Order: sequence, then C-alpha cells, then structure tokens
Amino acid sequence: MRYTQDHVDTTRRRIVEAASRRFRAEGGAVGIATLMRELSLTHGGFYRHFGSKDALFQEALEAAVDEMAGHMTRIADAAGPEAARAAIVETYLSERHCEHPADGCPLAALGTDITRLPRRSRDACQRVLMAYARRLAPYMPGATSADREQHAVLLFSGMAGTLTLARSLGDRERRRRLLADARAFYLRH
Amino acid sequence: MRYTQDHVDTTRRRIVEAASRRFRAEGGAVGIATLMRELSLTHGGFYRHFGSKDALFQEALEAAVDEMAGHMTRIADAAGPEAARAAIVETYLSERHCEHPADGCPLAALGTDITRLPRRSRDACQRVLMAYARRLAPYMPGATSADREQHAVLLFSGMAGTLTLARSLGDRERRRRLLADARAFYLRH
DNA sequence: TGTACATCAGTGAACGCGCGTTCACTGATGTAC
DNA sequence: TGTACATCAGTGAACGCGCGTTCACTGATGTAC
Repeated sequence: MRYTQDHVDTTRRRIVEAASRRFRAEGGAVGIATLMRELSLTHGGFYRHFGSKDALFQEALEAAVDEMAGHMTRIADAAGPEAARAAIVETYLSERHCEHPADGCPLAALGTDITRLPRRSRDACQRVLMAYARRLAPYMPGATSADREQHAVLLFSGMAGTLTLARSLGDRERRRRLLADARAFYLRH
Repeated sequence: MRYTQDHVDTTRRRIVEAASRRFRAEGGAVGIATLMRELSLTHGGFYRHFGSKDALFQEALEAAVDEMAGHMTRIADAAGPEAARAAIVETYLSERHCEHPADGCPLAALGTDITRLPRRSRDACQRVLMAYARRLAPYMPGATSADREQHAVLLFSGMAGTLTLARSLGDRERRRRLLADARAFYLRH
C-alpha cells in the first residue's frame, strides 16, 4: 500500500467533514472537484473513497446530524435537567446559528434538498433524522418516551422552518426580531 | 407584430405559472428548456419574455405566494372567523398538501433554495414573504396587527419546517402520523 | 384600397462552462521469496 | 537481509451531458404611405 491505512481513513473522514460543512453552506449542488480542492486533492481520487456523490451526501448528512445532536446534548447537559430544553431553544434560534449554516442543523440547511432525493436515499435519511429526534428526546417534556420523541420532532422541525425563513431575510434587524420572537414562542410552548 | 399583445401576455403568464409549479416540485435546478418544452415552445424564445432565469424564479416565487395566500384566505373566509385559524392549520398540514408540493406553500417547497439566492434577490424575496404574512395576519389571534402578523410568520414558518420534514420521510404511515401530531400541536398553540 | 416595409415572438444551432464519472498512469510502500 | 513484484491512494486528461445564454433567421401581422 502506498499510504498507511491510517492515512486513508483520515482522508476519507476529511472528505466527509468538508462535504458536511459545504453541503450545509451551499446546498447539494457543490461540485466534487471544489470539495477535493479544499483538501488539496484532485477530483479523480474521490472515487477511491466513495461510490458516488449521492453516497457522500448520505454520509455527510449523517455526520452533520451526529455533530448537531452532539452539540445540542452537550448544551443541554451543561444547563441541567430543569433548563435543558430552554438552553436548546436559545442555542438553536440564536443569531450565531442563523449566520453559520455550515456548522448548524442539517434540517434547516438542507431540508428541501432532502425532499427531492430519490426514494432509496429518502429511506436512509428517514433513519438518520429519526435518530436525531431520539437523541434529543430525553431533554423534552412528556410522560412516555414516545411523547418526548414526538415533542422533539415537532420542536426541531418547527424551529428549522423558522430558522430557514430567518436566513431568507435580507435585512439583519428583521432577522434578529424574528429569532427573538421565535425564541419567546418556543420557550412558552 | 407577429402575435397580438394578448397572445404575448398569455404566453408570459403561462411560463410563470409552469415555472411556479415546477420549481416547487423539483427545485430551482429545473432547466429552461424543460420548462419551455412543457408549453410546446423552444428555449430560445424564453429571453423575449425574461431577462434571466433568476428573474423568472423571482416572478414564479411571487406567483406561488400569491396563489397560496389566495387559497388560504378562501379557506379561512369559508370557515368563518371562529374557525378560520383551525381551517388554515388543517389545510396546511393535510396529507393532500404534503403529497402535492407543486401547488403548495413555496416556503415549504423552496425554503432552503431561497436562502442561497444572491443578496439582491433575497431582498426581493423578503418583501414577497412579508406580504404573505400580512395577508394571513387577519385570521390570527393577537391584540394588534403587529401581533397577528408575528403570529402568522411563526405559525407558517413552523408548519413549513414540519411539512418539509414530513416530505423527507420515505414511509407514508410515518408521514401521516407526523402530520396528525403537528395538526394537534398547532391547533393547541 | 393596395403595397412596401418594420416589428418581434418564436426557432434551433451554437457558445462556453462546469458537472459526475472513468481511466491509464505514477510511485511509495507492503509483501513474498 | 536483499530483491522482485503487487497494491492502491492519488493524478490529471478525457468522456458525454445538460445547463444558461446568444444570435441569425423566419414569417405573420401591424403600420406607413
């Protein structure tokens, strides 16, 4: 082998990470050559690691969900059981999250792109998105774990929609107000 | 003139209508040639009507918002003042709306695409989206018109996020349950 | 009223471009003997 | 231990393709005389 297994694994991981960020920032239309150039590689080598661009998208989405869920659980754990849900809402609907889609929620950044994936990929996405909800459920109110999971799904998809709208607004002040209104709303309900 | 002014106006309107539906169904990536072929025209003639594809996208989005707002106000008016908001929620989060993005809410269908538009287009979009909220505000609760408008923005962007998630799910039964849960949630809050 | 010309919506070939994917090749390293 | 060979991550040219946009052209109609 020309490169050590360790080097190969690292390269693969770096591709997924770069893709995860760039897809969220610019959508699924980002080219493979652009992606590989960011890592000082050429596009030809891509196919030594992935079967197709679709396969990379899938993995990148999974990585994004994992990263986001990790981030949210850390914030919630730090806030303690009483304040966990509030901390999640505050962080999710923060200006920081709004201005940085690349490290943010993939649902808010890629929602409609996922919708247009071929059937087979959508099935895989469903599993990933449901795992997202399952990881956040423990911080939600509800008598049963099914209730808490349902709460997580509704809260996150709702906030994702509002965050997407906020990102569509050209006027910064308007964005700030929308986010503040949304935080107040989702803290109450 | 080769064609009457009436014919020209009709053709232009047909292009906008087809674009409005197809962009919502398949995203902004739909090609101009495809669009024109749907109307039994060739792509070359497109530029007699529009300066660029971006200009068409703008108009198509506006038409979609107008159509959707019209649809919603008709439903709300038919339901009467007491039941107006409930009728809007039921219709928006219906399976029918979920399965037919082409005639549905442009925010749910194109949310993340709008986010990636160049700055100049985003300003125009902001105006269009705010007009959307203003038309629906009368059916929302709230002491002042600003309160009602804020309620409309949060309700619609939240429902759009949940609808987008529903459309991402491969499993029909799962979609049905999510929509039912969402209807219950948004009728309460 | 008849004739010559201007108009311009629509046609279809052509443009440059970037895309996803393939492939012959390179060359440093691992492995077999 | 030294030598020959196999491996395979990464390179960069090439593929076919569809895109947005341009442009010379067509030809039915409106307009000027």
